[in-house]
Amino acid sequence: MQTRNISNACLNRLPVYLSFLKNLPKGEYPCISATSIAKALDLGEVQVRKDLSAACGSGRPKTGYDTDVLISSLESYLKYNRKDKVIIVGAGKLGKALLDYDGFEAVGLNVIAAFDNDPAVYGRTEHGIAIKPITQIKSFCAENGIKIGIIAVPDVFAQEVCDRMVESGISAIMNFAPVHLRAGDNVCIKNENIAANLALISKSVN
Amino acid sequence: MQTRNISNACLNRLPVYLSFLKNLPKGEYPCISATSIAKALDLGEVQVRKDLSAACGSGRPKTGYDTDVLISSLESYLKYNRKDKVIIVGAGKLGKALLDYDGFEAVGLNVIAAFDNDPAVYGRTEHGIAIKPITQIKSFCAENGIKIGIIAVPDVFAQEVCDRMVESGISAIMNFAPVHLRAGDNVCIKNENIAANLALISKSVN
DNA sequence: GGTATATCGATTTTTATATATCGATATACA
DNA sequence: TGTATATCGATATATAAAAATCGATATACC
Repeated sequence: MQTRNISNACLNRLPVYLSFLKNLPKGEYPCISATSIAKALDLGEVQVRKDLSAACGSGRPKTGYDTDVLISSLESYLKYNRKDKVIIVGAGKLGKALLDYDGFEAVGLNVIAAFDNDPAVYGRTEHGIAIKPITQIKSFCAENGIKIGIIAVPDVFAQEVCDRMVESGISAIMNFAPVHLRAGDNVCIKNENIAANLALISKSVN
Repeated sequence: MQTRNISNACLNRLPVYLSFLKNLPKGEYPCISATSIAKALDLGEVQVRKDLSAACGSGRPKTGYDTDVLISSLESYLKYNRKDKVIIVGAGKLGKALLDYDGFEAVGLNVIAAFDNDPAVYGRTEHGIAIKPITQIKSFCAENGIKIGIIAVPDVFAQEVCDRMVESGISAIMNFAPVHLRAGDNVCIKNENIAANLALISKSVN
């Protein structure tokens, strides 16, 4: 992780700004002010300005930001234009769902293979993506320059898979198993626990 | 949202503690100290203590916490024992994947129905769960006392679905569409954007 | 039973984040 | 062309979270 001097919270808001801007009716807003973005997203206008100025240039008084420029600045800052390749380990329920998920493209990510340790599972193809035996992960990553991986295996295998990924040169991991993974400081790990997150918000209901 | 005086960041760590404790080898650790939890999860020991004391009772010097008691305290605090009913709106790729996902049970949530507006989709059953026409959502929620909903529809329909949910009495919503939803203050909304999250961590790779 | 020590809990300090206020600037409009 | 105003950027304040420090307690061990 680098690029400090931009807060983590801000980093998480940038995609929100971007998708908001992209969802604006085409051509209707050639320019947009930080104030109106803030209003639409229920945020403070100062915060929006600060966030945008951190990632992009600054807007112009009276008119605000040029919408198209702002969109491409954000996309470029978030690196949505790069087409990085991604692999998924674990082709069970969750893994297959992710193989079928079509949201990765829009953020410049391209899932090109999946891996599993079950002979009943690998060798097949899901939604046009080949499922390979886990033993091939290292050579595959080396050949294809893979840096990004998704862990979608049961809890007990997650650390093992993590180790294999790191050994294969992967340095950014999204982990769907509800366990804490250990890896070197140069590896960026993000844990996703959909069920736990849903349970948290559900606490609010009586 | 209530239960202030416990930080949001802490609330997000509690499930991590819980799954860590549950993954401990059975019977091997009748007691566990905040220090050792902290070490295992790469957190500060003070923070662990503070988090645990906020949610559960406090441990005892020299021995720490009774593992089983701690687990059930956390489960009860996080309300994992309640069996709340959940509905999903949108039975496309993501919706179906969520219908197939088996992680909700462990946190006390039970997906009992899905809704869609496409006649080609509703009327069928996916993984044992009926997909119903969206028009039935209000009566269904009323009959079954549904308070929790998941939005898995395309961007443009998300706000409309959100409104319908709120109108149907739902007050906790997990939203997978990358748009900002507006709802009353009594409605708790959590946005999940898997692709954007993956893109964020991918920024770290060179 | 006494003592050393690992652990806890409370208080303080530091850091990070969000909010509010102020002045400056460039644009729209008269 | 001049002025009013909406918008920006910077600085300062307030809040929230994390880290560090300190003293107290109960347990294990002698």
